[in-house]
Amino acid sequence: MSNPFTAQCRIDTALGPMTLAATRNGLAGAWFDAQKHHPGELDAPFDAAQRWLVQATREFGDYYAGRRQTFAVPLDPQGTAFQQQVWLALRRIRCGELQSYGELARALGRPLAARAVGAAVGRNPISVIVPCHRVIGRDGSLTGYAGGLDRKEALLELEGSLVA
Amino acid sequence: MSNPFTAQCRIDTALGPMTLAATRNGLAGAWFDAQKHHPGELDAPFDAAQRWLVQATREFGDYYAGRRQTFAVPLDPQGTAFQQQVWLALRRIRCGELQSYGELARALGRPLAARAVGAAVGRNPISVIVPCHRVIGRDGSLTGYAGGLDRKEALLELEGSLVA
DNA sequence: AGGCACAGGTCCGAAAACGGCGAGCCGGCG
DNA sequence: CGCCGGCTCGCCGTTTTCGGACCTGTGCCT
Repeated sequence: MSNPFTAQCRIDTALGPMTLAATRNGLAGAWFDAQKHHPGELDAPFDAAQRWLVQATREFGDYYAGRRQTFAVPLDPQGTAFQQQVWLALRRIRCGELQSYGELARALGRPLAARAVGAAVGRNPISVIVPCHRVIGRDGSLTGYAGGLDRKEALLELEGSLVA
Repeated sequence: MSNPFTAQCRIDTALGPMTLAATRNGLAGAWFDAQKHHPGELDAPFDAAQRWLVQATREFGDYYAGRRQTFAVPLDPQGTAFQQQVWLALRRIRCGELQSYGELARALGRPLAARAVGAAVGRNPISVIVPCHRVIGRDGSLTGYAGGLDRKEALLELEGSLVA
């Protein structure tokens, strides 16, 4: 099968290597290695989309160095309408803040869809930049992270959201 | 969460400031500051219950001045059935008398429930008026007081129950 | 269409922990 | 001996904790 991405690259970060992918409209994916729902190997030709990768790489470096809290690179994640809603809502959670799956569901006007939100959050293609790591269980537990719970913990630690 | 009290006030006594609370049926609580099981801040509207506070305040003044040994203000403490039994039994201990937790348990028909009685006594919401300070250990030790052991000692001294 | 898998949340009952106790036992002391 | 202090253990209502049952919406698969 062909995929919608027109450019990709690999970078190294403080939490391990990542794969970046972009369409001509913006960054479309950022996955840790061995992450769930990883799209697999991409055979992408070099073209205009390449520039988003360059920009994303630089911003990742700034973020892990503590010099940046919000990302500016344009995003173009691929997913269903509902997933787009969820991912958009995710971007409204500021650095250092936390939100529960249920709160997120209510914010979307679907108060009973907490579990569906959880599924959509788990399918988020752009790790870190779309901050799915800022969503935790009602009782404060971390519950899960496609890239590995230890990374979720590390990210929240970096953002000052964890006491321990 | 809302609380069952409909009026409250604060008064000064010989043993320090206290918070009084009342329902429409009578006085429901009288706590020393920083006392265990204190219900916390109450946001109570002014209404009919207020009159019990006025009466309780006057009677407290008389008690500490040595002009009064029994209280007349109607009481309405909130608690489980067992706790109500215990608190009722407490009111039968006259000023100047002492009773042990075990005796209290036997008086209730639960000869083995001495420890449970102790727990209920400790949760007594109406200090001084419901005389939980008149209950001591079998061996004569004061054992404990939610408002502070020094206050328990002072109250018993005032009532002439202590030799020292 | 229908079935199934989930990065959730709520409710309810069982189980364990927690006390403002009291009786019994044991070793140390005069 | 006899008293005293410290320890252990059984007692019982309440509170807290824990785990399973059940409901829930969406996306993917038959």
